[in-house]
Amino acid sequence: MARERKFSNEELFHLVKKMLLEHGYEGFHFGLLAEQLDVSRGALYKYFENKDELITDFMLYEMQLFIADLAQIENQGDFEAQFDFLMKLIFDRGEVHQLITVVKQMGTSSNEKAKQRKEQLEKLPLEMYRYLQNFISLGKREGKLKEHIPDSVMLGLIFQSIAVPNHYGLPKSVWVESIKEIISKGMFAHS
Amino acid sequence: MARERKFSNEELFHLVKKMLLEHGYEGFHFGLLAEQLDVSRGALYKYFENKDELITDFMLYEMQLFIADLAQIENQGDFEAQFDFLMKLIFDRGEVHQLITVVKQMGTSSNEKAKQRKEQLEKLPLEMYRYLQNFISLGKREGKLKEHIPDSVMLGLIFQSIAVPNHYGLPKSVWVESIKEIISKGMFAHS
DNA sequence: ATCCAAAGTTACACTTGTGTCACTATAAAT
DNA sequence: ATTTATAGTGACACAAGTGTAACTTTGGAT
Repeated sequence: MARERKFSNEELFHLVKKMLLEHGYEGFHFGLLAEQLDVSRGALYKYFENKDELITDFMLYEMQLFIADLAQIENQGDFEAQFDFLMKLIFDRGEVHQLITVVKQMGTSSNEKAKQRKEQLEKLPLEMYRYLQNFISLGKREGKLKEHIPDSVMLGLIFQSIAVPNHYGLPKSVWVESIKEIISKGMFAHS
Repeated sequence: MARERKFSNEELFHLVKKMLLEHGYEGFHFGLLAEQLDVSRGALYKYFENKDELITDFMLYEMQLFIADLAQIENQGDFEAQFDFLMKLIFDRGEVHQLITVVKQMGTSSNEKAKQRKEQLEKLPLEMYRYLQNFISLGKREGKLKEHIPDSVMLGLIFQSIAVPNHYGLPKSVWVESIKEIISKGMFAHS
């Protein structure tokens, strides 16, 4: 009943992610995206009213994927297994954290719809944290995690660790295992 | 022998920092800066050929200040004192790490002078790391730090920790002390 | 007082991105 | 084959940022 589309939403969102990570919010624009999709710029306006709506749509899509993966944490058995799962997840899907910082760069939208979505979006990281509190609670209940350290600091540090630069090109396994060891047992000897 | 300047370099760099942190590399522009300095846009071109030169100049200035502070680490006595000093420094001057990510967003300059400075600039974080290796070496020599964890991972994690978000508005002291404890002794109980 | 060098202003030509709209193209239903 | 809904195009008017250069302002030196 209609013409065939030249690109899928997945393709589009994949490119959006790439560009946002490379150029940041202000460096992202329709012309570049259209070019890479091999489509005219005007076509994009068939699907998104403007840049802010495109980006919020993308972020919601991306976060939902991530949260869906994260949900698997509950099938991992005991606390140690959940810890390993979580660390693997955030190292495999590390862009999410960086993308969250992009949202903060979004200007105050004039558009009413975009404004609502942006508010919705800004709550997502906090929702994710809340989601993870089950994991932390389990750890504390099982006596595996220190009681006196606030949950939010633990989660914050875990998530932040994905952004640790690997300048010297250490093998990924060494790098990830080192970070896991520091987070769990610290970098001080015989503590 | 000349007219009085309407703004100092310090004022200018202070605003540049603020804007880069708020808007990122691509969101920074001369018009905004000129407005806040209460000066015409054209006047800025008296001091900087273009945006890239301004930003690289700023970054060199900023990094030099930071490195000057960092140099004090050698006067702090034993390893524990140096650790405390370093953590305090990066929590007080945390923007530096975020600014480094801005450099990565800088386009490949057409200008030859700017290109040279950018190369110089991209080496600075690595130089800083090298600077800090004395600290790590001391820790390992004194038997205070685990031998088997690579220096770069330890330093990376320490620096990255400043970006841990304090969403829930914990008192700064609680927040910083918690992070210090995790980094030094881990978040696992009775490890 | 007048000169002149550095500071600042303003207008101009250029470039890049935005959002819209009338238009054409195409696949499927009738 | 004709219709029709949706996909895509291209040109337009607009907005915002860039870099330049001729011009004015100002304050100390002569």
